[in-house]
Amino acid sequence: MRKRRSLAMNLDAVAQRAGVSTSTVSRVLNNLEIVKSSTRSRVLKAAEELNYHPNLHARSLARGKSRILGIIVSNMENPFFFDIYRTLEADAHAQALEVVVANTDYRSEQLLASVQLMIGLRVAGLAVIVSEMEEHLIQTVSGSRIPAAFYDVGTPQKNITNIRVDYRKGIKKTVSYLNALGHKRMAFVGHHSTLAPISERRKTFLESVHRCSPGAEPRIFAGPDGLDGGRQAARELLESGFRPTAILCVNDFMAVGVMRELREEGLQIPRDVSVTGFDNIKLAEFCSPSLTTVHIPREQIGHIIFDHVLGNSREEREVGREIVIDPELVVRDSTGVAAKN
Amino acid sequence: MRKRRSLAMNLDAVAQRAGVSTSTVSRVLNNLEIVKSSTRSRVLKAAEELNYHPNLHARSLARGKSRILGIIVSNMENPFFFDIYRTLEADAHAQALEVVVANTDYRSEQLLASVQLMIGLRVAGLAVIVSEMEEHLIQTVSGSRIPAAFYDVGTPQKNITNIRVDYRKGIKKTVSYLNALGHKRMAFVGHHSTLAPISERRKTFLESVHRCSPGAEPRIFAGPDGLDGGRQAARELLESGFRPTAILCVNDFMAVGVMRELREEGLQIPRDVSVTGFDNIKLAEFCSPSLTTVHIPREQIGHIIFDHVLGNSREEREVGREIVIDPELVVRDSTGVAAKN
DNA sequence: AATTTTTCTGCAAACGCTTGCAGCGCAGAC
DNA sequence: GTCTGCGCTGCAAGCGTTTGCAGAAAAATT
Repeated sequence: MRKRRSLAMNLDAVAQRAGVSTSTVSRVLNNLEIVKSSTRSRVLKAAEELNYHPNLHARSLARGKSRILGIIVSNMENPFFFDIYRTLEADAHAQALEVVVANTDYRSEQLLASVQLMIGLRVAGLAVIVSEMEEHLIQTVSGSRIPAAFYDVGTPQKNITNIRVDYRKGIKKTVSYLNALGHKRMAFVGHHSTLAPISERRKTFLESVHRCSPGAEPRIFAGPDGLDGGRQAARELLESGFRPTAILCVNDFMAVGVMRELREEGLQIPRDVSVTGFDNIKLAEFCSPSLTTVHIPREQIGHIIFDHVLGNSREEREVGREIVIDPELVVRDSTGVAAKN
Repeated sequence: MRKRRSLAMNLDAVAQRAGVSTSTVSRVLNNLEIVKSSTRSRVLKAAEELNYHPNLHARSLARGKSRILGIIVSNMENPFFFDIYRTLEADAHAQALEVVVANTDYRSEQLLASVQLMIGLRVAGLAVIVSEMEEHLIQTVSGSRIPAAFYDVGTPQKNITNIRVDYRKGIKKTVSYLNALGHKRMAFVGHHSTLAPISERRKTFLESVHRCSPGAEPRIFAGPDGLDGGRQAARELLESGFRPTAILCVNDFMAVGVMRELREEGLQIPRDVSVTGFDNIKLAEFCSPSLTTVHIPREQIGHIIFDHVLGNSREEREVGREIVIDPELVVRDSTGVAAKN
């Protein structure tokens, strides 16, 4: 690979056309104010005419770091993740940072690939919003020295902030609300990744039901995260013969799928069966009937993550803490007093 | 900046630890099979121990190109865009390509920034799925020589393939279907960006209505793309006093918002008013009532885009064509015979 | 054993940019 | 006229890879 005279557009081409050195062009393009304004405009003109676009890889390499915020989520299709992403993106753009998102689809090998990608990109900061993560991978991120924030997984480290939502509290509120309405036979619909032994929502559900009505026999069902998954879980539930008066869903997205299937089977909500979700996504308000759910402040979470990872004031960017968020119950039309039968 | 002995992890560190040169390390990491297997494992061990991750910027720079597929969409929140993105991502990952997405939010300055980003990243291919694009920007992409595919905007160029959906046909099918059910007073709900003079769906709507029922007075309403936007447009529609028997929406996402508002106002669907969408997103099947809509084969579109931009067989990757897709009407429960009043 | 062939490895240039430092030209001070 | 200071600009090293080429080591051939 000797003397390959590049035909690609680069600083040199612009420099030649403007009759200056590459250093000067670089300074102009980076808005360094030390360039004489006549030179400056000559350079800008040349760049314009050549339709020049700086090579960001070269730039990152030279600078030793990139101006990119990395985001890893489990399922962008679920509005819960999208909302956090949206907030992060807005915050990032406000500081002229670019954003790279990766979707793991709940697959751990994809999570691994995504983490490698982010480290390889030498992102300026990393937000990881996934359901589960192996300790090994957490250590990899930790060892990369990239300021990071994890949502709901792992524990704080020197360069990692941890954000958790107090799911216990959310589930407890829901169960005791339903209990007050007379519900005894309840079911929980989760998605596969919440079936792992450590799943907090599921565990808390069982505990809460046991405490509220010792005689009850709560049941658990699951499908993949999504509208279809909810529907599928509901079908299994119905086919099992179990007839709960209330169904708690792990999130709103699946709850919409659950409601669809119940409706299909001629069950009225909430007359025959009450349904609750979790997250309070926009859709919860727009489906029919509108969904009783637990609000998780996704915007707030997004802002917190951003500030802790890339915030510009020193005290904001105190990576390495744990932050817990309290959820609130939002009552709408999908829940009512328990059917009597 | 003289002799800054880098403390960052790089090929050199791995090379030293393994007692080989950087070239060898590079070859091992790129799976070049010419390395002796004993050396190979020494290198892998060293890399592992040092928790080494190759710097992708340096790699792209050295290779002269990146293995990244760039995707630009108007609104990732709208499942229509997400579905195309998902397909593209899957195809890309299948070929070990990474994906970078950018969301323009229908803002043209954001579109500009996104295009610059993609060019700056020297992406291997670019998919642009946005509603509108200035000729100038199209030329910029064209001039970048990056193989690209545009959905529904611009015309084919040497390095740009164009994919269009025959919206006229879709709208016509819808209007004549509604007409057959006796609907005369119809409204169209669009989003702001479809209000541009060239908006095909809106124009075809007007034409079709005029042809089917010359005496009718079709009306147009709009809000931002999204659930809220649909709802807002429906509110304006109702407040205007206009009482259509059918409402055609520019897409399913907005239709769900429209239905929500109609329900709120005590109108029954489809008894009092019929509603149709466009796209046939998953949600159309899950909302209540399920939505009559026009199916756009998003997966197919995703695959076509990918193949034309980065497909590996020569004949697949024939950039620079125009491809037109035919949509189908899907009848569900949100439409019925026109109310008599 | 000498020679040829085949493997494998290392050298060093190149990718396109940033940036510390040195230097140039010119205005004002002496 | 010489010197100082200042405002701009250019030189060249360095960022972490890849890769053509050449050379060393090992294997095969004679």
